[in-house]
Amino acid sequence: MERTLGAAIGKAHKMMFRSINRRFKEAGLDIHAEHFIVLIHLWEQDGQNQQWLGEEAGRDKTSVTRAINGLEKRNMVLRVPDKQDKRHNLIYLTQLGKDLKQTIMPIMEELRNMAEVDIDEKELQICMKVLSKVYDNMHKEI
Amino acid sequence: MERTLGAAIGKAHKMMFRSINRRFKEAGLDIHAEHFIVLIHLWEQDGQNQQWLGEEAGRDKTSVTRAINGLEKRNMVLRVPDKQDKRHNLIYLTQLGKDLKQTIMPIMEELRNMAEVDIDEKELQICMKVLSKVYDNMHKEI
DNA sequence: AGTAGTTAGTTGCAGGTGTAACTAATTATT
DNA sequence: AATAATTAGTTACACCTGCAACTAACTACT
Repeated sequence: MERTLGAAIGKAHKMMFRSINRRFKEAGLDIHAEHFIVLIHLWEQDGQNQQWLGEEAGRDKTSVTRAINGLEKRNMVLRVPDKQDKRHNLIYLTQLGKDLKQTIMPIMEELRNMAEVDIDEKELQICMKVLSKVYDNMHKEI
Repeated sequence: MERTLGAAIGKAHKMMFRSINRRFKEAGLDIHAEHFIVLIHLWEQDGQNQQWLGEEAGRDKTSVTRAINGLEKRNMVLRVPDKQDKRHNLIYLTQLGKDLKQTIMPIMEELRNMAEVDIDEKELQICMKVLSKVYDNMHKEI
Protein backbone atom coordinates (compact mmCIF):
# COMPACT_ATOMS: atom_id res chain seq x y z
CA MET A 1 0.00 0.00 0.00
CA GLU A 2 1.49 3.31 -1.06
CA ARG A 3 1.91 6.34 1.12
CA THR A 4 0.72 8.84 -1.44
CA LEU A 5 -1.86 8.87 -4.18
CA GLY A 6 0.73 10.07 -6.70
CA ALA A 7 2.94 7.04 -6.11
CA ALA A 8 -0.03 4.67 -6.29
CA ILE A 9 -1.19 6.18 -9.58
CA GLY A 10 2.34 6.07 -11.01
CA LYS A 11 2.91 2.44 -10.18
CA ALA A 12 -0.50 1.24 -11.34
CA HIS A 13 -0.14 3.21 -14.54
CA LYS A 14 3.29 1.86 -15.37
CA MET A 15 2.24 -1.72 -14.78
CA MET A 16 -0.95 -1.38 -16.80
CA PHE A 17 0.81 0.34 -19.68
CA ARG A 18 3.45 -2.38 -19.85
CA SER A 19 0.85 -5.13 -19.75
CA ILE A 20 -1.14 -3.59 -22.57
CA ASN A 21 1.90 -3.23 -24.84
CA ARG A 22 3.10 -6.73 -24.01
CA ARG A 23 -0.26 -8.28 -24.82
CA PHE A 24 -0.49 -6.36 -28.10
CA LYS A 25 2.92 -7.65 -29.02
CA GLU A 26 2.06 -11.22 -28.05
CA ALA A 27 -1.01 -10.99 -30.25
CA GLY A 28 1.22 -9.93 -33.16
CA LEU A 29 -0.32 -6.47 -33.23
CA ASP A 30 1.95 -3.67 -34.41
CA ILE A 31 0.23 -1.18 -32.15
CA HIS A 32 0.82 0.51 -28.82
CA ALA A 33 -1.24 1.77 -25.91
CA GLU A 34 -1.05 5.37 -27.11
CA HIS A 35 -2.52 4.33 -30.45
CA PHE A 36 -5.27 2.41 -28.74
CA ILE A 37 -6.28 5.45 -26.70
CA VAL A 38 -6.97 7.30 -29.94
CA LEU A 39 -8.53 4.33 -31.73
CA ILE A 40 -11.10 3.66 -29.03
CA HIS A 41 -12.50 7.14 -29.46
CA LEU A 42 -12.55 6.81 -33.23
CA TRP A 43 -14.48 3.55 -32.99
CA GLU A 44 -17.19 5.47 -31.21
CA GLN A 45 -17.12 8.43 -33.54
CA ASP A 46 -14.74 9.05 -36.40
CA GLY A 47 -14.51 12.05 -38.70
CA GLN A 48 -13.59 14.33 -35.78
CA ASN A 49 -10.65 16.69 -35.62
CA GLN A 50 -7.47 16.14 -33.63
CA GLN A 51 -8.39 18.73 -31.03
CA TRP A 52 -11.49 16.78 -30.10
CA LEU A 53 -9.52 13.55 -29.95
CA GLY A 54 -7.01 15.14 -27.60
CA GLU A 55 -9.70 16.35 -25.24
CA GLU A 56 -11.45 12.99 -25.19
CA ALA A 57 -8.22 11.07 -24.65
CA GLY A 58 -6.69 13.52 -22.18
CA ARG A 59 -3.63 14.11 -24.34
CA ASP A 60 -2.00 17.23 -25.69
CA LYS A 61 -2.07 18.06 -29.36
CA THR A 62 1.53 16.98 -29.89
CA SER A 63 0.79 13.49 -28.64
CA VAL A 64 -2.30 13.32 -30.83
CA THR A 65 -0.33 14.42 -33.90
CA ARG A 66 2.17 11.65 -33.32
CA ALA A 67 -0.37 8.96 -32.51
CA ILE A 68 -2.18 9.83 -35.75
CA ASN A 69 1.15 9.74 -37.61
CA GLY A 70 1.65 6.21 -36.32
CA LEU A 71 -1.88 5.14 -37.19
CA GLU A 72 -1.68 6.71 -40.63
CA LYS A 73 1.65 4.98 -41.33
CA ARG A 74 -0.05 1.70 -40.47
CA ASN A 75 -2.97 2.51 -42.79
CA MET A 76 -5.46 2.49 -39.95
CA VAL A 77 -6.69 6.07 -40.28
CA LEU A 78 -6.79 8.87 -42.84
CA ARG A 79 -6.35 12.62 -42.38
CA VAL A 80 -8.88 14.57 -44.44
CA PRO A 81 -8.67 18.38 -44.45
CA ASP A 82 -11.93 19.94 -43.32
CA LYS A 83 -13.44 22.00 -46.14
CA GLN A 84 -15.33 24.20 -43.68
CA ASP A 85 -12.19 25.12 -41.74
CA LYS A 86 -8.94 24.30 -43.43
CA ARG A 87 -7.03 24.37 -40.14
CA HIS A 88 -8.72 21.15 -39.08
CA ASN A 89 -7.89 17.61 -40.08
CA LEU A 90 -10.78 15.21 -39.84
CA ILE A 91 -9.66 11.74 -38.86
CA TYR A 92 -11.37 8.78 -40.48
CA LEU A 93 -10.86 5.09 -39.85
CA THR A 94 -9.88 2.93 -42.82
CA GLN A 95 -11.47 -0.50 -43.18
CA LEU A 96 -8.37 -1.93 -41.49
CA GLY A 97 -8.80 0.53 -38.64
CA LYS A 98 -12.45 -0.44 -38.25
CA ASP A 99 -11.71 -4.16 -38.35
CA LEU A 100 -9.10 -3.85 -35.62
CA LYS A 101 -11.85 -3.30 -33.10
CA GLN A 102 -12.80 -6.99 -33.24
CA THR A 103 -9.21 -7.99 -32.54
CA ILE A 104 -8.35 -5.48 -29.88
CA MET A 105 -11.46 -5.27 -27.75
CA PRO A 106 -11.28 -8.89 -26.51
CA ILE A 107 -7.66 -8.30 -25.49
CA MET A 108 -8.60 -5.17 -23.58
CA GLU A 109 -11.50 -6.98 -21.95
CA GLU A 110 -9.16 -9.72 -20.86
CA LEU A 111 -6.65 -7.24 -19.43
CA ARG A 112 -9.43 -5.42 -17.68
CA ASN A 113 -10.65 -8.59 -16.01
CA MET A 114 -7.09 -9.35 -15.00
CA ALA A 115 -6.62 -5.89 -13.50
CA GLU A 116 -9.89 -5.97 -11.59
CA VAL A 117 -9.53 -9.35 -9.90
CA ASP A 118 -10.66 -9.22 -6.26
CA ILE A 119 -11.72 -5.59 -6.50
CA ASP A 120 -15.14 -4.63 -5.21
CA GLU A 121 -17.29 -3.02 -7.89
CA LYS A 122 -18.34 -0.18 -5.62
CA GLU A 123 -14.75 0.57 -4.65
CA LEU A 124 -13.75 0.49 -8.30
CA GLN A 125 -16.36 3.15 -9.05
CA ILE A 126 -15.11 5.27 -6.16
CA CYS A 127 -11.55 4.91 -7.42
CA MET A 128 -12.53 6.09 -10.89
CA LYS A 129 -14.45 9.02 -9.43
CA VAL A 130 -11.42 10.06 -7.37
CA LEU A 131 -9.08 9.77 -10.37
CA SER A 132 -11.40 11.91 -12.49
CA LYS A 133 -11.42 14.51 -9.74
CA VAL A 134 -7.62 14.45 -9.52
CA TYR A 135 -7.47 14.97 -13.26
CA ASP A 136 -9.83 17.93 -13.07
CA ASN A 137 -7.99 19.44 -10.10
CA MET A 138 -4.63 19.30 -11.84
CA HIS A 139 -6.10 20.31 -15.19
CA LYS A 140 -7.23 23.64 -13.75
CA GLU A 141 -3.63 24.52 -12.97
CA ILE A 142 -2.55 24.23 -16.59
CA MET B 1 -16.04 10.44 -15.65
CA GLU B 2 -14.12 7.79 -17.55
CA ARG B 3 -15.56 4.56 -18.83
CA THR B 4 -12.65 2.36 -17.81
CA LEU B 5 -10.21 2.30 -14.94
CA GLY B 6 -7.28 2.15 -17.36
CA ALA B 7 -8.29 5.41 -19.03
CA ALA B 8 -8.88 7.10 -15.67
CA ILE B 9 -5.46 6.03 -14.40
CA GLY B 10 -3.78 7.14 -17.62
CA LYS B 11 -5.30 10.61 -17.60
CA ALA B 12 -4.72 11.25 -13.90
CA HIS B 13 -1.15 10.03 -14.23
CA LYS B 14 -0.34 12.20 -17.19
CA MET B 15 -1.75 15.31 -15.59
CA MET B 16 -0.01 14.70 -12.27
CA PHE B 17 3.32 13.98 -13.93
CA ARG B 18 3.14 17.16 -15.96
CA SER B 19 2.21 19.23 -12.94
CA ILE B 20 5.14 17.89 -10.93
CA ASN B 21 7.67 18.60 -13.66
CA ARG B 22 6.23 22.04 -14.28
CA ARG B 23 6.38 22.99 -10.60
CA PHE B 24 9.96 21.74 -10.31
CA LYS B 25 10.88 23.87 -13.26
CA GLU B 26 9.09 26.93 -11.87
CA ALA B 27 11.02 26.46 -8.63
CA GLY B 28 14.27 26.49 -10.61
CA LEU B 29 14.93 22.85 -9.78
CA ASP B 30 16.87 20.89 -12.38
CA ILE B 31 15.05 17.71 -11.50
CA HIS B 32 12.22 15.57 -12.81
CA ALA B 33 9.48 13.37 -11.42
CA GLU B 34 11.44 10.19 -12.15
CA HIS B 35 14.34 11.50 -10.08
CA PHE B 36 12.03 12.40 -7.24
CA ILE B 37 10.59 8.89 -7.11
CA VAL B 38 14.10 7.59 -6.39
CA LEU B 39 15.05 10.44 -4.05
CA ILE B 40 12.05 10.02 -1.79
CA HIS B 41 13.11 6.45 -1.02
CA LEU B 42 16.71 7.48 -0.43
CA TRP B 43 15.61 10.15 2.05
CA GLU B 44 14.07 7.38 4.09
CA GLN B 45 16.97 5.01 3.74
CA ASP B 46 20.08 5.45 1.64
CA GLY B 47 23.01 3.07 1.14
CA GLN B 48 20.73 0.54 -0.56
CA ASN B 49 21.33 -1.11 -3.92
CA GLN B 50 19.53 -0.27 -7.15
CA GLN B 51 17.49 -3.46 -7.08
CA TRP B 52 15.91 -2.45 -3.80
CA LEU B 53 15.22 1.04 -5.12
CA GLY B 54 13.50 -0.38 -8.15
CA GLU B 55 11.23 -2.56 -6.06
CA GLU B 56 10.32 0.28 -3.72
CA ALA B 57 9.67 2.71 -6.53
CA GLY B 58 7.90 0.21 -8.81
CA ARG B 59 10.37 0.72 -11.64
CA ASP B 60 12.49 -1.68 -13.65
CA LYS B 61 16.24 -1.75 -13.29
CA THR B 62 16.83 0.15 -16.53
CA SER B 63 14.77 3.08 -15.29
CA VAL B 64 16.62 3.02 -11.97
CA THR B 65 20.00 3.01 -13.74
CA ARG B 66 19.00 6.09 -15.67
CA ALA B 67 17.47 7.93 -12.76
CA ILE B 68 20.67 7.33 -10.78
CA ASN B 69 22.72 8.49 -13.77
CA GLY B 70 20.78 11.73 -13.73
CA LEU B 71 21.10 12.17 -9.99
CA GLU B 72 24.82 11.38 -10.05
CA LYS B 73 25.39 13.86 -12.87
CA ARG B 74 23.72 16.47 -10.67
CA ASN B 75 25.91 15.51 -7.69
CA MET B 76 22.92 14.46 -5.63
CA VAL B 77 23.91 10.81 -5.09
CA LEU B 78 26.99 8.61 -5.21
CA ARG B 79 27.37 5.04 -6.44
CA VAL B 80 29.58 3.01 -4.10
CA PRO B 81 30.43 -0.58 -5.09
CA ASP B 82 29.39 -3.03 -2.36
CA LYS B 83 32.47 -4.80 -0.95
CA GLN B 84 30.38 -7.77 0.14
CA ASP B 85 28.97 -8.34 -3.32
CA LYS B 86 30.68 -6.49 -6.12
CA ARG B 87 27.68 -6.78 -8.41
CA HIS B 88 25.79 -4.28 -6.25
CA ASN B 89 26.07 -0.53 -6.23
CA LEU B 90 25.09 1.09 -2.96
CA ILE B 91 23.48 4.47 -3.50
CA TYR B 92 24.28 7.24 -1.04
CA LEU B 93 22.92 10.76 -0.90
CA THR B 94 25.42 13.60 -1.05
CA GLN B 95 24.89 16.62 1.20
CA LEU B 96 23.22 18.34 -1.75
CA GLY B 97 20.96 15.34 -2.16
CA LYS B 98 20.03 15.42 1.52
CA ASP B 99 19.41 19.16 1.52
CA LEU B 100 17.05 18.90 -1.43
CA LYS B 101 14.46 17.31 0.82
CA GLN B 102 13.75 20.67 2.47
CA THR B 103 13.17 22.27 -0.92
CA ILE B 104 11.20 19.54 -2.58
CA MET B 105 8.89 18.28 0.14
CA PRO B 106 6.92 21.54 0.48
CA ILE B 107 6.39 21.57 -3.28
CA MET B 108 5.12 18.00 -3.22
CA GLU B 109 2.89 18.79 -0.26
CA GLU B 110 1.47 21.73 -2.17
CA LEU B 111 0.83 19.60 -5.27
CA ARG B 112 -0.75 16.94 -3.14
CA ASN B 113 -3.15 19.41 -1.57
CA MET B 114 -3.97 20.70 -5.01
CA ALA B 115 -4.67 17.21 -6.34
CA GLU B 116 -6.84 16.25 -3.39
CA VAL B 117 -9.16 19.25 -3.33
CA ASP B 118 -12.78 18.21 -2.74
CA ILE B 119 -11.88 14.56 -2.35
CA ASP B 120 -13.25 12.70 0.63
CA GLU B 121 -10.50 11.21 2.78
CA LYS B 122 -12.21 7.81 2.97
CA GLU B 123 -12.67 7.68 -0.78
CA LEU B 124 -9.04 8.64 -1.25
CA GLN B 125 -7.97 5.68 0.86
CA ILE B 126 -10.24 3.37 -1.11
CA CYS B 127 -8.77 4.69 -4.35
CA MET B 128 -5.24 3.99 -3.17
CA LYS B 129 -6.21 0.51 -2.04
CA VAL B 130 -7.73 -0.24 -5.45
CA LEU B 131 -4.66 1.09 -7.28
CA SER B 132 -2.36 -1.05 -5.15
CA LYS B 133 -4.48 -4.05 -5.96
CA VAL B 134 -4.37 -3.26 -9.67
CA TYR B 135 -0.59 -3.02 -9.45
CA ASP B 136 -0.38 -6.40 -7.72
CA ASN B 137 -2.78 -8.02 -10.17
CA MET B 138 -0.81 -6.86 -13.19
CA HIS B 139 2.51 -7.53 -11.52
CA LYS B 140 1.70 -11.21 -11.22
CA GLU B 141 1.42 -11.45 -14.99
CA ILE B 142 4.99 -10.27 -15.51
C1' DA C 1 -9.35 46.32 -46.06
C1' DG C 2 -5.50 45.76 -42.93
C1' DT C 3 -3.59 44.53 -38.74
C1' DA C 4 -3.54 41.87 -34.49
C1' DG C 5 -4.84 37.96 -32.06
C1' DT C 6 -6.35 33.22 -31.85
C1' DT C 7 -6.58 28.42 -33.13
C1' DA C 8 -5.21 23.68 -35.32
C1' DG C 9 -1.69 21.23 -36.30
C1' DT C 10 3.50 20.21 -37.12
C1' DT C 11 8.35 20.10 -36.12
C1' DG C 12 12.96 20.26 -33.62
C1' DC C 13 15.11 19.46 -29.49
C1' DA C 14 16.58 17.29 -25.49
C1' DG C 15 15.70 13.72 -22.90
C1' DG C 16 12.81 9.60 -21.09
C1' DT C 17 11.01 4.71 -22.17
C1' DG C 18 10.86 -0.55 -22.70
C1' DT C 19 13.02 -4.42 -24.66
C1' DA C 20 16.66 -7.24 -25.41
C1' DA C 21 21.36 -8.10 -25.50
C1' DC C 22 25.34 -7.48 -23.03
C1' DT C 23 29.28 -7.64 -19.03
C1' DA C 24 30.79 -8.87 -14.65
C1' DA C 25 30.22 -11.09 -10.28
C1' DT C 26 28.21 -14.67 -7.56
C1' DT C 27 26.09 -19.18 -6.62
C1' DA C 28 24.90 -23.95 -7.81
C1' DT C 29 26.01 -28.27 -10.03
C1' DT C 30 28.77 -31.83 -11.44
C1' DA D 1 38.07 -27.16 -9.82
C1' DA D 2 35.33 -26.39 -13.99
C1' DT D 3 31.16 -25.39 -15.97
C1' DA D 4 26.44 -23.73 -15.90
C1' DA D 5 22.93 -20.80 -14.17
C1' DT D 6 21.59 -16.72 -11.87
C1' DT D 7 21.85 -11.92 -10.56
C1' DA D 8 22.98 -6.63 -10.63
C1' DG D 9 23.71 -3.34 -13.45
C1' DT D 10 24.72 -1.08 -18.17
C1' DT D 11 24.14 -0.22 -22.96
C1' DA D 12 22.08 0.15 -27.82
C1' DC D 13 18.07 0.61 -30.35
C1' DA D 14 13.90 2.44 -31.82
C1' DC D 15 10.45 5.13 -30.39
C1' DC D 16 7.52 8.27 -27.20
C1' DT D 17 7.43 12.54 -24.49
C1' DG D 18 6.75 17.61 -23.22
C1' DC D 19 7.96 22.04 -24.40
C1' DA D 20 8.58 25.82 -27.26
C1' DA D 21 8.81 27.68 -31.66
C1' DC D 22 6.83 27.49 -35.93
C1' DT D 23 3.24 27.72 -40.18
C1' DA D 24 -1.21 28.26 -41.95
C1' DA D 25 -5.93 29.48 -41.51
C1' DC D 26 -9.49 31.82 -39.33
C1' DT D 27 -11.67 35.70 -36.37
C1' DA D 28 -11.96 40.20 -34.21
C1' DC D 29 -10.91 44.99 -34.16
C1' DT D 30 -10.08 49.44 -35.95
